[in-house]
Amino acid sequence: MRDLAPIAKAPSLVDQVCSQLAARLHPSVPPSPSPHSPHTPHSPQSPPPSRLPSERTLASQLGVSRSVLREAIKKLELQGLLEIHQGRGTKIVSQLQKPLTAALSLLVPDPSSRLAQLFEIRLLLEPESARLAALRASPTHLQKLDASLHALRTAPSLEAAIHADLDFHRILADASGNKILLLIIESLADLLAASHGKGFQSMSTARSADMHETILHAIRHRDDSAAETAMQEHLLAARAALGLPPSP
Amino acid sequence: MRDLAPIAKAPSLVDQVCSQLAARLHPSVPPSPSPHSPHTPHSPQSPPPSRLPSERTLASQLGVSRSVLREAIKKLELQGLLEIHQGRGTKIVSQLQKPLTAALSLLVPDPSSRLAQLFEIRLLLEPESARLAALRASPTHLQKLDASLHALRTAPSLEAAIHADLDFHRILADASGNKILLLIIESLADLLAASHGKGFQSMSTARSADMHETILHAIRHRDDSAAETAMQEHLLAARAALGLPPSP
DNA sequence: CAAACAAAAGTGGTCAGACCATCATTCCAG
DNA sequence: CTGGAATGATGGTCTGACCACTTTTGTTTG
Repeated sequence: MRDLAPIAKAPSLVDQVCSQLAARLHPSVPPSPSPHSPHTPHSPQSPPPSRLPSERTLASQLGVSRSVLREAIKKLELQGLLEIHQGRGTKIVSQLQKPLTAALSLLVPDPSSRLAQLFEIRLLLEPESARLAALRASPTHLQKLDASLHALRTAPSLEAAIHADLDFHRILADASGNKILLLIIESLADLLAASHGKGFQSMSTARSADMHETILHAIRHRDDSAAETAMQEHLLAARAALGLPPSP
Repeated sequence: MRDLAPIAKAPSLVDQVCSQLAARLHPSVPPSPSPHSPHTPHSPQSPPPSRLPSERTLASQLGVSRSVLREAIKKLELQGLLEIHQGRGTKIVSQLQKPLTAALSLLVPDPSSRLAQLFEIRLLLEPESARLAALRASPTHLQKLDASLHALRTAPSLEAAIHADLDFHRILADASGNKILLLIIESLADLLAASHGKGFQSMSTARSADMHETILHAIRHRDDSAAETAMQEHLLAARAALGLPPSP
């Protein structure tokens, strides 16, 4: 009868395993080139330990049954931290936007109205994303943006062009420094990509690249206001090209 | 060799069960009084069938093992469609913002910087939410907003005040008509609520209620511009009261 | 009779071991 | 050297049992 004040209920076994696994996952992903990097110095050809041991192995390591370990892994997969492939093992990834993407697909099943609502949100978030990027973008970000722009101009296929296009927006959101903003925009990008190739035409690659260049130019010169405006115009043009109605 | 064009892989059993359950969830209320209805015809007082049969029952109904059924249920729980309670059964709910909330908690573990980024996003989304609400709010929405305002003014405790406050914002987002906007704002509200009571002080209830009233007044008069501005000022004041830095 | 306690039933949580489906590798025949 | 057939490894599914928690029920007790 010692502990009565804290109504802390013991977390379920699955949750405990989840926490342990999550703790083992995070420290491996972040790009922290700390001088340590002491782990796994024995494997000369597995750059990122981006794979999880087999279920049976992990289960016995953690001292739980395979059922529990499986449920924990499934949970982490739903959260976008793992990718399970039958026969191939479980990879460690970092796609936290996946849960949001799934929820939005479920929330607005109709692709057309989903696209319309998507652009309403993009028009709110991305101009600010561009503005913040103009203020905060690092040299690395500028370099990546340039590479993305080049990839868009030289895209060999429509699919590649779409990928490069959305990548530009992702890098921009990353440069904004707001991680929540990044996550939401990444999710919107996922949904956009899923909508393409389903009868939805986008604007020409060349025109899109031009607008990206305008945005990038503004960011290079730290002109946050111009970047914001350019992004807004870009999105308005993209929405119009999709045949979607303007905002009220 | 018939189907070769669509590389549609057969979905796993768990996914199939997920789909079946999801289909059974949405139209949970709708009139599907199939002539069968063999189960529990003896309970005359269970108004909403907001509960799922037991795992063993469901598993045999769907013709799958309990393991598969469990994994499917867990998946739906993570998506915010179910709530599992040991010994009490599984309830049907609809909280699609839960996955996003979880992802954001994981993405920005530090409550302080999370709150800062949260307000950056709120300042982008909620003024537009208020603007759209001014254009689209139905009489029912106005009524709910009024009730929420009254609840805020007469809140007996700080906790109740916070709940009423966030509820106002939720109703507003609902009135905006953009479901994606609603989902994101609901998630932000969840995180806000979780942050309160952890050393974070908010502005006084009376002042908050006054600002809500200003917003509601603008919405009643369909003055979208005024509603947008009032919401922006409300959020700026709330952020300042929290001691957070202004946007760059 | 009513309230309090104890037993029973129902629920999700965990475990163990087995077998199936899919993928990667290895190895042998050509 | 190439191709495909065995082999191994991995995740997917099944079964049945037992544990932990909650609700209901039934009895006991005041």
